[in-house]
Amino acid sequence: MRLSRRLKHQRVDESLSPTEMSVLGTLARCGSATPGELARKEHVQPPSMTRIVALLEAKQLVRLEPHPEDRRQKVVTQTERAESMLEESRRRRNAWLAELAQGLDDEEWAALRAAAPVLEKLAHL
Amino acid sequence: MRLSRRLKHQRVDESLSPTEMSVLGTLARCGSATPGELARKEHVQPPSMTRIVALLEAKQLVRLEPHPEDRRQKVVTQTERAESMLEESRRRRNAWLAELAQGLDDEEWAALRAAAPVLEKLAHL
DNA sequence: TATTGTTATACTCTATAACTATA
DNA sequence: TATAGTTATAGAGTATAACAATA
Repeated sequence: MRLSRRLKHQRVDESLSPTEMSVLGTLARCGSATPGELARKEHVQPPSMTRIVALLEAKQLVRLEPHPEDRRQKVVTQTERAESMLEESRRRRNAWLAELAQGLDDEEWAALRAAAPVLEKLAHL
Repeated sequence: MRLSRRLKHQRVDESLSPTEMSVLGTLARCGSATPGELARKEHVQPPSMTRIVALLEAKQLVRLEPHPEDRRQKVVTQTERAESMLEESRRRRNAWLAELAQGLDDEEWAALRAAAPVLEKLAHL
């Protein structure tokens, strides 16, 4: 929890919450999704996702379109603005990591790199 | 962030927040500390630590004593109740991990075990 | 005058319950 | 009747600003 709080502060974009970032990441991988799908993937309740999607739309990072087959649903898509923001995020994150890297040796970094995909898998299990 | 949300839900003790758990962990290692020291170690602002310590005291998990040399400060100490609670926590956490273990192979678990001390180090860097 | 801790207050993120619209 | 999404509301956790007591 200590580490996660520090990472929160070293946020790439101050204006985006961790979950908002995570939703953009999911959209980057999936192309598009409905709010319900996003809520399930992020392990968040539907009303929370409604709010998150509304915030992202206000920042012009996603677009909302009607679902082609089911008029109850909506389709959420990433905008170009979101893509370039993610690119900028990666740059800043790398800069922070480079700074932290001075405190770890090669073996320690290797341990983190090996664990990353396992954590990714756990998050989806 | 997805994983951390899931871990939050699989909390060992529903009545204790992640930061409260973390403070108890710190006290278990350090013996005792002032609220200010705890705030710095947990990377939380002093008013937040005031509230956390008050909650822990209400649950009889810590004791607050006057500082021997500086009458502005206080000394926070773990109670026996906290020790036995941490013990119970470990048991429950292990049960959950054992369940999750079915989804990972030996190599994947080894990767997590190797990364744990590095994350611990990063949290203190 | 600086530091430790507290009180008062507000903000962010999330949840549950109740509602609307469509299937 | 069931499902997708929303609105209204509440709660947890944290922060900043202003304050009290002590160094």
